[in-house]
Amino acid sequence: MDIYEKIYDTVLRIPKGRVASYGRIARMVGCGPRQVGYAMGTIPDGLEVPWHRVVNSQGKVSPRGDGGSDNEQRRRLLAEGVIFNNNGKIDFERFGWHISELPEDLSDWEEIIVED
DNA sequence: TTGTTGACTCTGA
DNA sequence: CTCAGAGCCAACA
Repeated sequence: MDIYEKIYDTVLRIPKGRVASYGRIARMVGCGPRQVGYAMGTIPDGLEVPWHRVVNSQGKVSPRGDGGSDNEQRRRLLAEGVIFNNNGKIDFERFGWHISELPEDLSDWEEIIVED
């Protein structure tokens, strides 16, 4: 299983209405944060990955400079009930993905355990 | 094989 | 809070 499959697999498990940082995903799958960002930008056709639930460590949507995929991300999060504060940041205390919410149907999750 | 390139992060000012 | 600078590491040219 290559690193990107792991990344997509992990992002797939972020519950609706919650977010996780690139760094958090990176630690779970064992790669650098930038690979997670790269992975989000190159999702294969046919794979439904909730990429919008991944934000940077500050709780903000990372600027992309490509027109509007970052606005699209904010739009999708809002639609799921995620709130942005006055600084355009998401409060991880309220919307951060906590590992305890993992679904039951996980196989091979031991590999990716974590909690800080 | 080497050099660049980021949807990143941490630390310090 | 914002802004650099250094570190990061797989993909790509």
